[in-house]
Amino acid sequence: MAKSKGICLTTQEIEDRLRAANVQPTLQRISICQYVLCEADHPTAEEVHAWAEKNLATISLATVYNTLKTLVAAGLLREFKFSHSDKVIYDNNLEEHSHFLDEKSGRLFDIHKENVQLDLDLAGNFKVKNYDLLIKGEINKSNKED
Amino acid sequence: MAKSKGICLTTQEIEDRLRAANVQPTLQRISICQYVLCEADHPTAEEVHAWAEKNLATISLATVYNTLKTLVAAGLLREFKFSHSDKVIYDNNLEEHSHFLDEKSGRLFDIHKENVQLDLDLAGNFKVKNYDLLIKGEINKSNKED
DNA sequence: CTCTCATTTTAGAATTATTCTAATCTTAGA
DNA sequence: TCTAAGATTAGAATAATTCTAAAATGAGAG
Repeated sequence: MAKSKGICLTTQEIEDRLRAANVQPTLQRISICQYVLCEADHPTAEEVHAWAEKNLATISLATVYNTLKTLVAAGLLREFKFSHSDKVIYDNNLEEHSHFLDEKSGRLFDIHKENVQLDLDLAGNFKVKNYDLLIKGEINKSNKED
Repeated sequence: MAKSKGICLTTQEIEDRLRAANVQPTLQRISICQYVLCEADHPTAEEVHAWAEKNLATISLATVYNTLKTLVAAGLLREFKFSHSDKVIYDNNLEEHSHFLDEKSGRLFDIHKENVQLDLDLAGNFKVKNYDLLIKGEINKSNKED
């Protein structure tokens, strides 16, 4: 949904979003937002750091982690951890959704809530709040976005 | 299904299972099986190690990891990793199933395949093989097994 | 403007779960 | 009873992430 290439948010828009979320818009944070909110597709902290090193004179790994954590806490970004990898991945899709893992490429795809119907038949004392779903398989045709 | 308390398998039965799976039945492996195949409920490697230290004169952490890996490779045990924890958990339920996480206690419950109906409406090029599902919520009444 | 104090950033150390290494011990079978 | 393959071990190594404490930055008061 918020996934597209190129400039999906101007620097000004990012600053506004940060301020609206009570996050001081520093150079590092704005840059990282440019990547994680627009360009990136389910990046890991490592990938964010690699990108940031190319796009900023200097950035420390700690700042990358700090910033990602801040963005998640501010509700501007979500984090997921799946069983196929040890790394946390970040997702700018703030809606409730699931994921599809293409086991060939290792790539993740967002699966919209509307396309998933889950019916549970659990004992009455199980009160369900939400769920994490990772669908695994393969993608046949070329469905690339980048 | 294979979850019960006390002796669900005799030493002899464990030895037979190990041999049938082409796993040399050593003292350490038999002991660990006693725990992970019978007594334990979704243990972590750490918990297996703690139990093993109480029940064996000596056991190294490396052996615990080696043994768990061996059992998983032999198809006698399954391993899962969920987003709420950094640790791998082991499960003696070999059937296809999902899990419920009681967020109050942190405890996991197996959810049988029959109680989960998942309908996906994905584009034709998405070929689904299987899925990982963690249902999160709370358990109200006392539903303890131990 | 500029001073000050809270906030951010930073490099590197620490932590946690797990895997690796290489030496030693066991054991099944010739 | 020997031997070689396999198992166990202590401790080092790894990988992702978090912590620490010092240095840099920035927003607002005056």
